[in-house]
Amino acid sequence: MVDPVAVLQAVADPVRWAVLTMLVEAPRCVCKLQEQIPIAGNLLSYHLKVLREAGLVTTSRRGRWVDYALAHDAAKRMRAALPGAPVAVPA
Amino acid sequence: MVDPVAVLQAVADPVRWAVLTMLVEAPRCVCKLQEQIPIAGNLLSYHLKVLREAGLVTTSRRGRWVDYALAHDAAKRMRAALPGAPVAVPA
DNA sequence: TGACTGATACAACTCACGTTGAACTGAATT
DNA sequence: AATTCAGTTCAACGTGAGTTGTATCAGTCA
Repeated sequence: MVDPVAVLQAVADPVRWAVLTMLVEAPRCVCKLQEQIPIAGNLLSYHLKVLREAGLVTTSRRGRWVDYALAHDAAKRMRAALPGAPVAVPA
Repeated sequence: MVDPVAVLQAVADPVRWAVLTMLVEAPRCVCKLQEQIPIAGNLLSYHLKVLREAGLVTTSRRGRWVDYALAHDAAKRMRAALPGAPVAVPA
């Protein structure tokens, strides 16, 4: 389990917030993300790495392209990271 | 309306996260917060200022003491700041 | 008034984060 | 093999957020 603050720190950046917002709709390859977020490719790659390490996104290679998708529990973990969120209680 | 990322940036700090978590339960004066969060008083004051400017907390003076409380819409605004949250729809 | 307490404001410093540019990997094409 | 495309990694840099110390403000009591 990742520190709640660490999750929030990963989300609390304009670039990463934009990436997550795009991925909420559907998975996309890096090149599609880059069309919407006009920054250098390597910089985008850095932010994607931060999201990966926070466990918020997952990747899969498809030929030349790399697809990014929201982790299955990303939404839940972001909500759970907010102060006052009920402590994680397994069903 | 404040930028969603700005709200998250305010929350994404260990000290401020701890403060908010305490205020979720009940309002407290700065001195009570300080008992639980062992940092210099002026530093705590700085973080409280950040939370104030993000509109997440409100203050009221009571004699020598200043009480901090969660803003009435703080929880809602934090949830709404997460990527993928439904866009604000006024009632 | 003066001393004391709770809290805030200001200025200086430090270090981590975001940015940049170049080098590198892995896959497809010719 | 050589080239091109998609994406990552590395090293270096600069700025800004968090920290520290000092000064100041506001309120209470003697």
